Amino acid sequence: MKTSQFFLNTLKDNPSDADLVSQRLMVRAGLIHKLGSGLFTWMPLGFRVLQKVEAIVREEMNRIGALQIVMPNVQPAELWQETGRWNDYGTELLKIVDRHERAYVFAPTHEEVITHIARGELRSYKQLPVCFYQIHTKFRDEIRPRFGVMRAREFLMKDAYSFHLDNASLAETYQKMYDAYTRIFTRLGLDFRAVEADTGSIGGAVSHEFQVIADAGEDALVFSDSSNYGANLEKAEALAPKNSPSVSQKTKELIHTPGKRTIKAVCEFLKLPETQSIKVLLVKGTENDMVALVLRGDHEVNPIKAEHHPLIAVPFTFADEKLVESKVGCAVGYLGPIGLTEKNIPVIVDRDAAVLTDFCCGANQVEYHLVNVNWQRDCPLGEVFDLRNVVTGDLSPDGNGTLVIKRGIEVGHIFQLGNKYSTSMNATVVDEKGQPVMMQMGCYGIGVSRTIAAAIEQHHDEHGIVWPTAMAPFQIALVPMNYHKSQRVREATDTLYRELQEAGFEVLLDDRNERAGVLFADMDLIGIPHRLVLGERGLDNGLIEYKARVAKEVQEVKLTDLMSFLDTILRVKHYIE
RNA sequence: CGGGGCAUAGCGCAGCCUGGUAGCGCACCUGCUUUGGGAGCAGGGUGUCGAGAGUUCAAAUCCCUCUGCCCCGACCA
Repeated sequence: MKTSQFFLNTLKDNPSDADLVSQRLMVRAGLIHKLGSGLFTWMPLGFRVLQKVEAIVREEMNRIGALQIVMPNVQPAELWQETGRWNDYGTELLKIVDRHERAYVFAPTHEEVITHIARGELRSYKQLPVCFYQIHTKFRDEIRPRFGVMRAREFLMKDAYSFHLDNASLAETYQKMYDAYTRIFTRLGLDFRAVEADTGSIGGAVSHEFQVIADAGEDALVFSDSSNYGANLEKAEALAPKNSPSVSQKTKELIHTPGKRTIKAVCEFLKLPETQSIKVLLVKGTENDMVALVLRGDHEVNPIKAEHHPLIAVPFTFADEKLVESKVGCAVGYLGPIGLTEKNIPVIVDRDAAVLTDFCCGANQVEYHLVNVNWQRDCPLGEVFDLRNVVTGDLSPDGNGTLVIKRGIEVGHIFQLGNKYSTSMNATVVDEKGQPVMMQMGCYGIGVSRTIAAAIEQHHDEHGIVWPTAMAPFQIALVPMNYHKSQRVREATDTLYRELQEAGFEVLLDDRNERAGVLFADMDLIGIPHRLVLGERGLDNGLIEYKARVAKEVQEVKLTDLMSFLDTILRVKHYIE
């Protein structure tokens, strides 16, 4: 490809509305063009990158036997009413009406349609397991689209759905997907980790997220510093404390703490470490109007974990403050665990709060706190449950090492769905005995467009994008000096351009009549991994200049050795199982 | 949805307070010079000042309504 025949539209200025490096660079390099909030056109250069990622995803899906299809994005409302998601999905679901006033959705995901297909097309256990996938746009009416294609409303996704007779088969395909995802992100050249994830409202037992490690990531990830343990913050556990409270030698004491409503203020006032305090959160319950959650003062509640407790209402919601005051008799800020059970407020205690001795807490009395409080002696313990977010330095739940927290960008997510959709949509096959069996399902997504933004977050420098080889829109930038003035250079360049193309390299010849600086700057900005510069000086000596985008220094290569040189550094590295 | 802000050339912005010729930088087009890291000179404006209604002799500017976009927060697979 020659730049004169391509559409290279680079900008010097940063777009005013870009918050992330990747977003700025994608606009400046001319990869994308914004149409509206969360809506983007992929311009020719960006589309080439998109196709690179798609091709790798497709290869790896095909390798594990998944079958590509394309499903409609406009889907009848009836299917969504059948699973209940017409109402449950919330405002992210874009509903549309056609000229006959019939209701449709613009699909944010395709479980309904694929399950509809499966119940119609799959009849016998002999057809199972089977896995379909598509690479297609989705629309989610995000409350706040941001970060360019990272959190867009319309975006490109690979979604796969598998169908099984039993859970063992589902687990087998799930593992194949896990391995395929690992190969995909490895081939793409990304620094990523698979972490355990909460399955949330989608249900099912097992789920992993594939996360690209980047400071700009929206997700907090937890890893052990000395084992393979990894989970997102919602899911991550710490090792439960093994000790139990020691026997107290101190007497409980009521202390006047005027205006001290926060843990920080109370502990400073009492000259106690926050680790020696507890806090009480009152939240809405399922059976009671409120439930008390007790955590150590320095810890933070994890709403997702709390929602797993049957007494705690979903979604996690704090109890109304007025109700708290009328029922407990004091304002939030002076709450403590003593006497709550008697007021018909169940008490659920985090594991780390349950092992404290001589702690301080609110007295359930305005402007008073208690010190040297002890479980059992002063207050029944209540149920012990894991309620908190882990923090850096906690012990890894597998007993190996301590936990560290990093940021990540979620680029893939795999679920063992089980029979949630097959049940609500009655998708069965007959087994060996001719009996109908509800199919088990898995679903597996990759955010294709988001992956590209994630790659840039991870691979850029002050000059622009530094594409991992597998994603680059072109492999080689051929930059001639004085192409339009020097016939020698032009002829040598054109010859080399042909040879490179014939050798199978994707080469971008920058034949624009611009100054060298412009050519260099643009080739750096758009991140082509390898650059060849041909000028009269070099031709005199039979040399060409090579520079890797990642390298600081250039090197001279003999023109006669060029092909074998390129062959060595550019040899396509096929992933080896 | 709550709070805040913005909307003027393809992009980034000034002009608005105090009403009176539509501006700047980049980009773009023409010519000359230049040519190994975002060149210089000269010329060129490609605009429904987001939309509608209003005040006024006169509105980018003042008033009202609407729309779009951005930021913070809450929401969410």
